[in-house]
Amino acid sequence: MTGIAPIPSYRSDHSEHWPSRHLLGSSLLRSPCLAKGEWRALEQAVTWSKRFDPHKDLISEAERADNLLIVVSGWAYRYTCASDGGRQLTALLVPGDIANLDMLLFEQVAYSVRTLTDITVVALPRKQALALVEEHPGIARTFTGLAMIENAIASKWMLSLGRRSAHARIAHLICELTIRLGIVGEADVAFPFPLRQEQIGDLLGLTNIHVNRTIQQMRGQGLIRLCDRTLTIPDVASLRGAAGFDPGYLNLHRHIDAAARPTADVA
Amino acid sequence: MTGIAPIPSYRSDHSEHWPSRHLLGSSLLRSPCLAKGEWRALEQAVTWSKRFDPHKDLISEAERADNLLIVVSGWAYRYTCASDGGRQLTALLVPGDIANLDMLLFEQVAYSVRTLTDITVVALPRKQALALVEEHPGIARTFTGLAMIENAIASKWMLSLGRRSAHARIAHLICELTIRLGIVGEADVAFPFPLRQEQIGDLLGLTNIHVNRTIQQMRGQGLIRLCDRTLTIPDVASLRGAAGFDPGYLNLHRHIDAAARPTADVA
DNA sequence: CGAATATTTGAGGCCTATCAAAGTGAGTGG
DNA sequence: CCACTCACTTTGATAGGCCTCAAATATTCG
Repeated sequence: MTGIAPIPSYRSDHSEHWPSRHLLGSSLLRSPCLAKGEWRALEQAVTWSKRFDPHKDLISEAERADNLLIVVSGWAYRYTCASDGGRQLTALLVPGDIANLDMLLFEQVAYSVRTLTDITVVALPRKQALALVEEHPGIARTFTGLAMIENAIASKWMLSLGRRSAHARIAHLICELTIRLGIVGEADVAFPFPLRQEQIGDLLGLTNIHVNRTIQQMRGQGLIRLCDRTLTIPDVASLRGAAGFDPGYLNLHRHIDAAARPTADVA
Repeated sequence: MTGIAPIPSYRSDHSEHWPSRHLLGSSLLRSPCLAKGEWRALEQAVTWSKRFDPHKDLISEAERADNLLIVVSGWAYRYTCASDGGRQLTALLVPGDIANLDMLLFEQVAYSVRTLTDITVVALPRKQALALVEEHPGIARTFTGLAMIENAIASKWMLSLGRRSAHARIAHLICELTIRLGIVGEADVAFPFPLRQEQIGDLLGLTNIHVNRTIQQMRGQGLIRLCDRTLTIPDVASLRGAAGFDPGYLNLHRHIDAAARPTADVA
């Protein structure tokens, strides 16, 4: 327990951006290859649903867990630490993401997962998940697809970390999030943004101090506004320009023959 | 065609490090979940095997391809470019890797793949691959596992790009490669190393000039020697120390119940 | 051998890190 | 209700790692 109080704006009363769902919410696994019956099978395999405080480790490095953890509402992140103490976020987890997908096949993971906001998470026992994967091709394909999308996102992060300026890194991160959170609109888009500047730094390979200075500049340029944990984008197009952002890589609507999957048991 | 001739030391006469195989070589898919019958099914689904020159694009961004390309011998890499022209390698492909695994499920990819050495590649049509995945759980699990291992490697790359010094980045890259190539030994390990300094830079988020200076320093410290496209590691332990390297993340022998998979049709 | 490609060297400068400290805001307890 | 604390944000000054530009040397290959 870090003892840090939850951030009010991420409680369930702000449902417009990530509506809390009872169990497996509708957009939870955004995969188009899930037949309705498969989706129900998934839902029934879940053993528990739990709330966690912000800034609390859900999974610690080298820990063995027997559950896949699916984020239903709230944010979390994966991170790893270098031997000199430096920290790097390797994934941002928003509703619908699986915190430890690779625990489906591997005994240990080389990262930790920490909550960012008040969050509710659902547990899918590994054994059940393996059984589901064996029995339902759509579920198998969904998990595989999730791993591949994670890869695509990681590739773009690598491009940011390796070759983009602090400005472009921040801009790109924000653009990515608008897509992943399903935020639409061209002007004055606003949404809750729980990341601290230090966490942004650990995500983008910068120091919190430099993040601060860069954000101030971007504010001055009218690219973003960020106060009270709310991020607003006055002009999406110019932010994308600053980021060199093209949403294609997220493969949102590009699943191969999504419609060709057997959807026999549509409820 | 870049017109650059193949590097002699990567021809088949140097089989001690990546023995060229006829079709799908033994270590091709190193997955322990492949039953022998499944492995044979994979092999039979392959349509062609082809040689390519070094420095040639196998896959171009936004190109649609209908084949998964499996590396049998030689090296290649995935890369993406930023809008300002900067380039970032996002994966290094060695024998056994699949160049475009995500084309199994997605129509387009957001990267290009370029050969690094003389290379031979095998093609697995997407349709066949999807059929195999549907029919053979072990193949499905193998592909999923490959995606997850790619993720684990990408996570470590992010840590390098974001938080490690040029020294540690180079050291870590080399340590990773020794494991992935199956190179063993503690002292005076040597193996062919086709990466140019500029490519190392594009991989590690550095300029070729800085890579050069750093490598010279590391040479001076006795950490590595690199000449004639051959890399030798005088002392593996101290290189790992400089890198903060722990091989665990590659999940080499950690597959869940590898033995529990149905191996009924063992030839 | 000559053209093209890599590696190496040098000088100068910018981006970002580091160190230090003040300002801000929310929650706590008296 | 107000001091108090803790965490986060902001500001300043300094420095260092890495980049940029430029050119010489070495290597590869036709």
